[in-house]
Amino acid sequence: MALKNTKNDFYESVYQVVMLVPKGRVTTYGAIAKVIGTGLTSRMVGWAMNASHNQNAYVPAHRVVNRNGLLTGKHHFPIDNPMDKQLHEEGIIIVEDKVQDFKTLFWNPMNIMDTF
DNA sequence: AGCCTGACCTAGG
DNA sequence: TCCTAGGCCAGGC
Repeated sequence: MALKNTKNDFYESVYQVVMLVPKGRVTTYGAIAKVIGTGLTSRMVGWAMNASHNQNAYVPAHRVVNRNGLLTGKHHFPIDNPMDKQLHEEGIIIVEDKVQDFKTLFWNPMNIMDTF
């Protein structure tokens, strides 16, 4: 395992942000990407999520949706623990793979900076 | 080694 | 207001 790896750093940053997402809240790929890097790497965030399954740390990838609040990554979740089900467990209403009241439930990663 | 795709987003017409 | 195009990085073929 290479210690000096840019992608590893990027992935780690993504996990850090995602893990900070409060329960019952959701965030977007673009927001995460913007906090971490240029903001144009939103695609890589999803890729990092794909790799997050291999991580030992618990990464609430189900709290990450696209900018429309649509559960685009639902198909990538295990059948035992579907994305919508996990969100529903946290009190989030999902209708047709869409997060209801997404605007209110949206958690901006920039709040981390505000907290510091 | 080069081309295509992907859990996305923004901008321009 | 809807549709098209471009950009970013990494992985698979």
